[in-house]
Amino acid sequence: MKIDPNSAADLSAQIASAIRDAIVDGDLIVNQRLPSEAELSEQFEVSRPTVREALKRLAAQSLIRTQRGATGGAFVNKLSFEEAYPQQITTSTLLLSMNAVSFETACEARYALERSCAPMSAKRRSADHLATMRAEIHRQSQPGLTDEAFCASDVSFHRALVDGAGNPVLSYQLAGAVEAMQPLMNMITFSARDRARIVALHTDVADALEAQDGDATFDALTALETETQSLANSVFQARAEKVKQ
Amino acid sequence: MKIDPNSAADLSAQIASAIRDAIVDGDLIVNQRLPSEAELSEQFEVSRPTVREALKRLAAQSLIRTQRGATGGAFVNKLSFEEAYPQQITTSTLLLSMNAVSFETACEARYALERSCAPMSAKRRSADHLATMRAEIHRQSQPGLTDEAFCASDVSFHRALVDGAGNPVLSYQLAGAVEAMQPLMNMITFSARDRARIVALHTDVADALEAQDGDATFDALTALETETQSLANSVFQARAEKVKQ
DNA sequence: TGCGATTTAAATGCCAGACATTTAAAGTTC
DNA sequence: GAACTTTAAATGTCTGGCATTTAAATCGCA
Repeated sequence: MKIDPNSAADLSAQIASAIRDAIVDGDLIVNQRLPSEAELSEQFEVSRPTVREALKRLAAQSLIRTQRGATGGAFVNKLSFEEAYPQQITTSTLLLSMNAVSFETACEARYALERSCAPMSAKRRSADHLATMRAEIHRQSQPGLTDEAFCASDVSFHRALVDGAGNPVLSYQLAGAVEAMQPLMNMITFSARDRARIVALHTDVADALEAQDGDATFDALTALETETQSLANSVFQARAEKVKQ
Repeated sequence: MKIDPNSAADLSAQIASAIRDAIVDGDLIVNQRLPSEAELSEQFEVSRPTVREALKRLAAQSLIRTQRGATGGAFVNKLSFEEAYPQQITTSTLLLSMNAVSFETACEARYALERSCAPMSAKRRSADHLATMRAEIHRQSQPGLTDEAFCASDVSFHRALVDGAGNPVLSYQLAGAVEAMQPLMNMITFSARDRARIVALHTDVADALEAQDGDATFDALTALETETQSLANSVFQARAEKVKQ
């Protein structure tokens, strides 16, 4: 592993990149200990702070973990789905907010992805997943609920649907799409009538899953998407009218 | 923004976390300049190297960028889809390899997600997307192609399909699922007959998209999944037999 | 001999201070 | 007024050191 001291890039970025490549290529395997910071600084011919900056970059991506003490050091981290979730969600959320992605686009993506879980979730959902969904539906029908709490419950409902498919890869990929919608949904105020409609559609989804009917689940999700989009449209339109006056 | 010097976590991790929260919450907006490293070290009451380690963590997540020089400093970065892609792919790839996700699970997720693009891609795919897919199909029929090049072309084909849906959120979310499959696909050797079958199925997909027929696209993808799974099964089974002997 | 307490050493975490380099703006000269 | 020079502010890097954590080695004692 060598680096180019004359490159435009920071030394710490180059070192991080070299080690990252080694991990991705399998040259460094899970739980393997990296050389100590002192040894790395000798190998790369840089100072220890520079090595440390590189290691912090890798730690920020959960590629390594560090332990202090006699047998301590930096170890290649076994990246778990649990660890990757929050990162995925943060990134997705920022992508939506910083790139001014429209509600329509985000919503379309979200429901398209969720529909892809429908057949599997209908087949495999456990009683637990179903119970979670019913519980969230019940919470959503409580009158005193704030809009934020309503949206949070909505996210939990949909996460249960996705997890019901029993495919960790799907759950991971969809986490971003589902959770990142929450800030967008929070921009909407839900009237009692709106909530009632959504609760009814959620019930349709849960019923279809309970009956293990993939096609019905698919259709119920489509109906839910249509409702969500038209709800958002009317809210945004009303807001636009108000600005004109 | 305050940190707790007695916490178990590293100071640099705490500082990074505080700044990250400020960005996610919108307290720091895109292109806003953070205080200089010297100022940050005063604010947080730590040394400059510690602040720098924190900033490198954030840079590793593309949340900030730094500029040298007189008007330089650290700026909140506008996270773009282009920047987020490679990270998403690296993470997905490592998740699959480190968690020993089965070919079956990854393949199922990938095709479920791709099918979710089918209706939109059929409606909206540009001539460019279609041309890319045809070109990749042509490459895949070349006799001298290595297995790796065949798989790489496969990835390009599927990416064109996904991008054809014209929804950046979908493209981003699916990038991981599609690209991360490549190392798994690379474990398979494709006979001439296997390749011919895959090329035929790819052609079915392209034809369906050309006809803007969402349902046919959906079905062609399902057929492709079935073929891929059975191909993988026979390869892995043959390999297992060989070990026994 | 065996077990508990102590010491030791290796590693990361953190700091102070300094110098190098880059870059834009301010100043200077013609 | 335009081209050149100077300046200052900021990040990038290095040296050296001390603090803290932790496991292993050592020692003392029964």
